[in-house]
Amino acid sequence: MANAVSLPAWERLPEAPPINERSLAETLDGGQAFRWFRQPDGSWEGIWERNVVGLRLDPASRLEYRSPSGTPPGTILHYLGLDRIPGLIAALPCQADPVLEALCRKWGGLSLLRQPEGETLLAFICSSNKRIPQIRAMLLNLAAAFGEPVSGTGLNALPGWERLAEVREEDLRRCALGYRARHVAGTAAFLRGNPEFLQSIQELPLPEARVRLCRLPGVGPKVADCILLFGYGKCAAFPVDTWIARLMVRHYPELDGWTREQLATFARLHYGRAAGLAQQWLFADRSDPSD
DNA sequence: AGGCAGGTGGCCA
DNA sequence: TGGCCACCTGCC
Repeated sequence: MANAVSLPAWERLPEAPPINERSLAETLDGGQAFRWFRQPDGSWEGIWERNVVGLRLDPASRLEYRSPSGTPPGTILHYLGLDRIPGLIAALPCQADPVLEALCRKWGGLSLLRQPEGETLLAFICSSNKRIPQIRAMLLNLAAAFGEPVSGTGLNALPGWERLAEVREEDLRRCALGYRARHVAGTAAFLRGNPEFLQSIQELPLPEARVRLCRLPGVGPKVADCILLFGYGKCAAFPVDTWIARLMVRHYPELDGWTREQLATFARLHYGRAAGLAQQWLFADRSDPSD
């Protein structure tokens, strides 16, 4: 009887542009977010804050949703971020750059999510030296151990930073965080003493925001850029990880030997204010055998 | 069985 | 600045 949970019916997500299955999968589960789960029927179930949402495509590639947490469609649309993609594509120099042009044809459908800042910070502190499945596992552990259940969904929300500040580092380690436990504990303590910190990042220009985020333990340039891009909607942010560095050298051989910071500078100058979308296209292409 | 992974922090030239 | 290494954990 306890498992007889009744889900709302699927409905069209109003005003959502069409998206193909591959772009949807890459958007939800390609390394921007780590809290979307593929269901046996092929649909997706995801959670951010206390929003639990199911997503799937109808035969005409239109998005359908259902939300046991009662999250309204407008909130879901905002989270998905599809509305800003055409403007970002228009800002990229696709005509001038054949590499971008090809990537756009292939990955132009994927989106840049608008995720909650605090959760994005937690996820990317956990991401260092880890593959996507391991990051997912760490967050699942944290939610199970310290997060609150979202009633009627069977899922736990992630603990907020106030809650994390109460948790001992040793107990964070039990969530398989490894040395990242020290970073999470340190960041939680810092945020408890600086409650305006996360809020203050939003209004800062990108370079200042980046430097400021790097004051948090466990946050370096790469993680800071991920938080700015996926959490603060700063689409000019261009995280350079080992994958992106490799891929950039492959696509632009003259960049061979450049440091991460130099690659980030090149990206800012070459791609401009929508550099973050170009980064997602490059990353989405990481496991293409034809590369 | 060791190395490496979507990095960061600390230390040294 | 630029380079090197330790660091938890899990998987090939």
